[in-house]
Amino acid sequence: MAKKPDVSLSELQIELMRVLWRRGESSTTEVAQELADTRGLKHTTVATLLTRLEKRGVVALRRDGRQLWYRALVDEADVRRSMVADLLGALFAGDAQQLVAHLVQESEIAPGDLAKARRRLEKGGRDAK
Amino acid sequence: MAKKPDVSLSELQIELMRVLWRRGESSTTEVAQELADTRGLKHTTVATLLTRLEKRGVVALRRDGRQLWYRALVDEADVRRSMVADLLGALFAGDAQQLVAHLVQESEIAPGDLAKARRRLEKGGRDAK
DNA sequence: CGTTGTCTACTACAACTGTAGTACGACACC
DNA sequence: GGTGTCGTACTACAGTTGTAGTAGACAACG
Repeated sequence: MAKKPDVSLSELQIELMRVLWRRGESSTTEVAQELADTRGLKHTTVATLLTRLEKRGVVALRRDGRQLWYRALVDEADVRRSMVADLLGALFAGDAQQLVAHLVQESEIAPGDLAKARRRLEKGGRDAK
Repeated sequence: MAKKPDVSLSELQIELMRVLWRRGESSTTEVAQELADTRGLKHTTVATLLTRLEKRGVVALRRDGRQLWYRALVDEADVRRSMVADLLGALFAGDAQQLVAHLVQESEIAPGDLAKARRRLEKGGRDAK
């Protein structure tokens, strides 16, 4: 079982991935178009970024004529897992309860919402969307 | 009210800071000693790292004879705030409840512990250590 | 004093990131 | 068929990070 080891991505890289997650396999042009709109990035910049992600193995490349099509090889949950674990390790001694405490103390979330989240999760289990 | 804007640090930088947080103002040698033990870093490496942190404004420098003494200008809570907020923004649409849900789903924390954390926090308020 | 050791300052260098320009090949349109 | 257009490939370059070597200043020992 070869796993997705380290999928720590920068904010920008995540935004690229988000496009692929949303649209599924997409051509450079399609991704570039979105990033041009949202961030004013040039087509070539996005192409470079995609190439690098492919080199890193987080997206797959398919060639169709002149066009390159990219498909995500990791999903958002993978990235979340990886990056949350990193943060937990670096700043909370790996203890998720401390992170929750932090969220409450910093008013990122109200104590009552914890109960709410718990209820939702205990009941729904999978897929509480 | 000039605030601590962006205090996103790498794992290694955090480890440096952790030494300063624990010991208070420390000389390069003292910090280097700890990092040599825990990570096998050379004295000069640590010196370079400290210099850069000073340049970035996260530590203060005091000169005493030949020695340099460093003191943290941000505390761990600052760094946590900053980095958790970044993660939240990049991967959870800024929604802490989603992060909590993630923690539970990924078994980083048990649902029951949410209730525990909540009780602890609601009662103790500040400083539940 | 001269030799040694200790610290800091400066330089180096590779990897990764953000950003993009240029060159080149294929296509489409007159 | 020539000419512009489009997309990819390659190159570039500055900033950050991890890692450390070297040189120079000063102190300490004998």
